[in-house]
Amino acid sequence: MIEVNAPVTMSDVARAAGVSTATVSRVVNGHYGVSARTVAQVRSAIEQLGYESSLVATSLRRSRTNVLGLVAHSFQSYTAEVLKGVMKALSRSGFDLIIYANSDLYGSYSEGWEQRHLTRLSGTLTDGCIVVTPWGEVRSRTPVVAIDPVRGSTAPSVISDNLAGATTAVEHLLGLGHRRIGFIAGRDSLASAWSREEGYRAALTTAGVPVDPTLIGRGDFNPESATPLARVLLQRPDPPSAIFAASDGMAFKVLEVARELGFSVPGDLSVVGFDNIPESALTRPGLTTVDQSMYQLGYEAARMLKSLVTGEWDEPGQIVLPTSLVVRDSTAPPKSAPRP
Amino acid sequence: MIEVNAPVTMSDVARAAGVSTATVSRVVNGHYGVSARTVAQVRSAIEQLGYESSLVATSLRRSRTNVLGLVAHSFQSYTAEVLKGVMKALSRSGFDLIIYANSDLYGSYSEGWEQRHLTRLSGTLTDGCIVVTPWGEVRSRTPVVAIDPVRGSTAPSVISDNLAGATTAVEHLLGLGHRRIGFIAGRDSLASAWSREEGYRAALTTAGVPVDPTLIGRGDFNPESATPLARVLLQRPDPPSAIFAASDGMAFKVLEVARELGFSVPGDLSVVGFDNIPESALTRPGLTTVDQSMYQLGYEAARMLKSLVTGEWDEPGQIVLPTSLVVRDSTAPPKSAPRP
DNA sequence: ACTGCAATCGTTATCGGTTACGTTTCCAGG
DNA sequence: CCTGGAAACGTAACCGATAACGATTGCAGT
Repeated sequence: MIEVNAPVTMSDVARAAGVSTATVSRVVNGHYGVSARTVAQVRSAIEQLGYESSLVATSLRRSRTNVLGLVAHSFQSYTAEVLKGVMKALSRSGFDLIIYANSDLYGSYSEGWEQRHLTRLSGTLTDGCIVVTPWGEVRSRTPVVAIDPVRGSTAPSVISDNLAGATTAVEHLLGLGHRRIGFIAGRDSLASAWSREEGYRAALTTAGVPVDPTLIGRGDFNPESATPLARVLLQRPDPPSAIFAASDGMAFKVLEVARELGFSVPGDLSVVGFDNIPESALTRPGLTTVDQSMYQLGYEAARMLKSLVTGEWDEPGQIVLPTSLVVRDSTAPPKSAPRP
Repeated sequence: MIEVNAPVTMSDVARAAGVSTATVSRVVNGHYGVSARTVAQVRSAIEQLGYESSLVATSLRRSRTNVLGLVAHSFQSYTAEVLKGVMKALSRSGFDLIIYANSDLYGSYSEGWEQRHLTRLSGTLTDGCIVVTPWGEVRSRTPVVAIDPVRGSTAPSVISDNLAGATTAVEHLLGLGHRRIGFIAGRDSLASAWSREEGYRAALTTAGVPVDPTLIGRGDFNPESATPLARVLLQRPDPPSAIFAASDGMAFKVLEVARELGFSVPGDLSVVGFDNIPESALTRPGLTTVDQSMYQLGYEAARMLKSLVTGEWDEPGQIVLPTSLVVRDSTAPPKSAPRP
């Protein structure tokens, strides 16, 4: 009814109800020490003015806000899937979620983004945070759970069984008869990248295939980083018959380069990815990849964070989730299979 | 080096640099009136202590924060796609993004969620907000852009051409020979739901097929809402030969019910959805649906909000994006096609 | 009537920054 | 030497809310 364009604050309510802001605060927070009559008056004033407490002001003064935070570098399919899991875990838990994402994706600003965002939020706004694929260790006043933490981190985290996943992927290629298998690695500060490379090496070694360092390209999980690496691998006089990329995004770039250079997939080249993002099933050919449930990663991370915040912490500090191979159309026996 | 676990505040920096907090603030914000020597001292203190300004405290005092907000009710594929577009539009724009999502998905709390979230954020935290599929009109101190606004809203918004999309979808079914076409509507407070129903009616009328009200089920875009409606339609003695659902999520539930009741799709029943969420291509059979670029919706909404915030507003208040029909495997001619 | 204890409510310090305003310093010009 | 004014910096009010604390009131017990 009333022309309200300015935000209505607690003192507006107090004035309207004829009480002090302290009383309004008590009513809002359901604290003890307010008569029923006053409560009714304040409630009615709140209703009438359409008052809603300012998250900012509240969090500045209070220690607990019942809001959890999530910081992510960019916002691609991976993060989106994680988010769904996080929201599921938080559903009806009393915790709201704030996601902070910065817009300056690349460039110098990015260095240390997670610490920057974390400090901004965890100053007061959130009771705890989830950090997705950080670049380094972070410190924070409030609990932090990392999804896909940095290598060697002992902080609470959730991660997929990358070693097993990568091993299975390469074993699949070996089983098809491939012997020259290229690898495009991820950002090596991440534990996941490290494990995936380990899996690659382990599978080869177990099969008695020597690891050829020149078949390993060093990417950073960013799709774009894979393009020049794939080009180098495929323009060799003796290109590999298969390439295992440490992420689906990079695998797609391998497919792109292969198409460019006239390789047919899976005829001339088999490609395996890692992640199983939704797009992997849509491309032609469908991408053979290692499924890690990003949804589950988010779900578990949120559960862990919740229990850290409420202090009912009783699980191991690091949760490892299983992976599984999804065979689609991008892999096949090599043309010159040793033993068909 | 130093054991810092407590958050480092501006006064910590001030103490370390031997100046007042006012001076630190001036240095941080690059204001005039600080000698080069002092600037250097403060900078060094900031560096050493790892100080990062608190978003909360800053926003409380300041009007401009360079942070845009997005509030969404739940967090499914639709929202995730929108988010990717938003992030793209904001990339390197100087604006960061805060997403606020509440965890109480259903129940009485939900009523008016968008206003609640908006007030909490827009109090001070954000310079403007995007609201995804609101339940009602919202008021805010700062600019608001709605994605898929409520019916009759004249506020800035971005929406798909739902009328054309729905019309095309039903024309597709008519073209296959279907005459008894069921419809499962969306939440009717939304402009999109309204237009999709209009498209359904218009296509039928144009083709000279009378609209049978008993073939229309009233859902709310929530997948679960479609289950009982589909059951009713398909358990009739004279079930429709095709069902057009106003969202993919609801269409999936139709497929589920159809399977339950022994209908083969598309043999006994054709199904068309709306949205073209990523999952639609993955299901068996692939879902024929109307593609609306949720990515584009997000992208345009963010662009619009940016220009509203910076005051360079010069575009129409409502942006309408095109839709297109994606034919997959869930539609076919009816068994008893009038004229094959 | 006086004391003691709850219940109720207002006052005020505080959170971490920003900024209007006042004060000090310093140097140029008269 | 004195004055004026700008530059540099500190002081304190303020943003909106919370909570420790103090003040007031009502009422039972003596």
